[in-house]
Amino acid sequence: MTFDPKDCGTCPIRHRAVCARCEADELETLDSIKFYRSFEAGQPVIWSGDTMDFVASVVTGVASLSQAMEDGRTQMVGLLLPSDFLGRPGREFAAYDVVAVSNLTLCCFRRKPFENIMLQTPHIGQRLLEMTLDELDAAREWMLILGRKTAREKIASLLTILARREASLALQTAENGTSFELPLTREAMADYLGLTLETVSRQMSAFKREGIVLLEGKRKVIIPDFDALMAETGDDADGGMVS
Amino acid sequence: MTFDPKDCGTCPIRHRAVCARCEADELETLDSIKFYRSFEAGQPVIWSGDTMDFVASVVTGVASLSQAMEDGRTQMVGLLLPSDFLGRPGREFAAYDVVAVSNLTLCCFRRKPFENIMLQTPHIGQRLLEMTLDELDAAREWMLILGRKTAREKIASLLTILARREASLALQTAENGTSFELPLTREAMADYLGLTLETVSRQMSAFKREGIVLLEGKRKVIIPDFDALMAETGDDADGGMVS
DNA sequence: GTTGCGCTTTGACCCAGATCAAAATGCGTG
DNA sequence: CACGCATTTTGATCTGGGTCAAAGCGCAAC
Repeated sequence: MTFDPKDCGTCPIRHRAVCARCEADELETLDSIKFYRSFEAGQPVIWSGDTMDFVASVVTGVASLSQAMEDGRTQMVGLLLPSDFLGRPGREFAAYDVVAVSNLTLCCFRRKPFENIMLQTPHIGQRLLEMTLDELDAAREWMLILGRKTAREKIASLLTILARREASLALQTAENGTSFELPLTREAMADYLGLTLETVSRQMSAFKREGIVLLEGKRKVIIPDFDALMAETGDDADGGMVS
Repeated sequence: MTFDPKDCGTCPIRHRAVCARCEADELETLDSIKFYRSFEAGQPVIWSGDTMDFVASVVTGVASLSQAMEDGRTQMVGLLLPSDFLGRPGREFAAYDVVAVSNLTLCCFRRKPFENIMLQTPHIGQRLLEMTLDELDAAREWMLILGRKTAREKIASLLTILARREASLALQTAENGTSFELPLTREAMADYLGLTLETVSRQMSAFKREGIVLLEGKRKVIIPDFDALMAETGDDADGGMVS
């Protein structure tokens, strides 16, 4: 039985994230334990160590996962865009600080019932496995960036990653270049890349000066020649795309 | 029906890794598509981009996953110890270079039949999801190390991670300190931590000089006071353990 | 034994990016 | 419009770890 998005309403956990092939009765079961939560840009969603009685799917906006050291150093370890999944079935306490990077809407499911549904519904677990494996691949690409790339290569890599992820969500690779929304502050970019915000700013200025990226307003990034940017990432031509 | 390790023979994919709760007929199906492969320390298992027609579980030894940039810089992105899983169901080409760090035995399963068995056997997929989520957590801890820690903190973190992982496999937290086998060369440690081998050597020398670690031969590491080492990681006291 | 080779250690020097500091820009609000 | 505040940019200086170079140290082979 093929899945029809029209049966799905707007919740991405059903038509995009978790349940791409599930059937009608499962959808209704999910509906009964689901609720929405919204956050403004900058607001915390949950702190590491807090009890987390839900799992969720991002509907709109961007959220970050980060880890902090007790002296204040922090490293972003996850960046969640619409349709990404938040939380771990079976885990009672949050393992990371989660912050709304932009205005954010989550579609939440109470954790215990969600776990029960997972047991009865292999599709959901299979879908979650796919998503987790994708996230693991992304984390490994990220590790290469953190461990071995120069500041310039890090910035170029982040911009190509954001361009690709937003493109897959619809935004666009227009005819005269690629453009996308940059939802991150300089500080968030630094947290993502293991740099300081000053270094991020300097490298962004360098790319602007060289015409490799153009900024329109403070949020819109235009990349006149995507290949030129890719050439700055240090990756080989295909951009490290995995199967 | 509870699972009894005695029914399992020696293959970790059955009694530890993938199939902790599977039933007799599934075990036999797995048996029919399984074979073993051995590698000597230093040998490549597979190169990124090669077709990979099997998935596998590590039986003995250590393997590394790494990513290379075309100019030769490399970053280790995975370290597989006994019972860890190698490969991705559904993926035809290897995404990483896999190398035997020490002598290595893999229990392999032909990929297509394994995928079919997964479809019929939810337990395997569920177990694989658990393992993948654990690996994702480990990758995120690793990202903090790569992005924000000093060379000294990186070395201390690596040693505590290895001590903990090997301890969970049986080796030792003896009465007079913790000790374990260090299966990595200085170069592999550097690849793991995003450092050069010279920096690794200098920091190891510093820890020896200060009595925080002792080396016995070239492979055995003794940690007289584990808390003293943990204090050097920059993590808070509980060592970043996740539920 | 000694030769050779891979791994490790140590030293001297340098530079990319951190740190510290100040100015510029943007933007919502009274 | 002017003010206040957050964010970003730019500059000057410092330093942790990289780079280059040369010994030291097993250990297997002869």
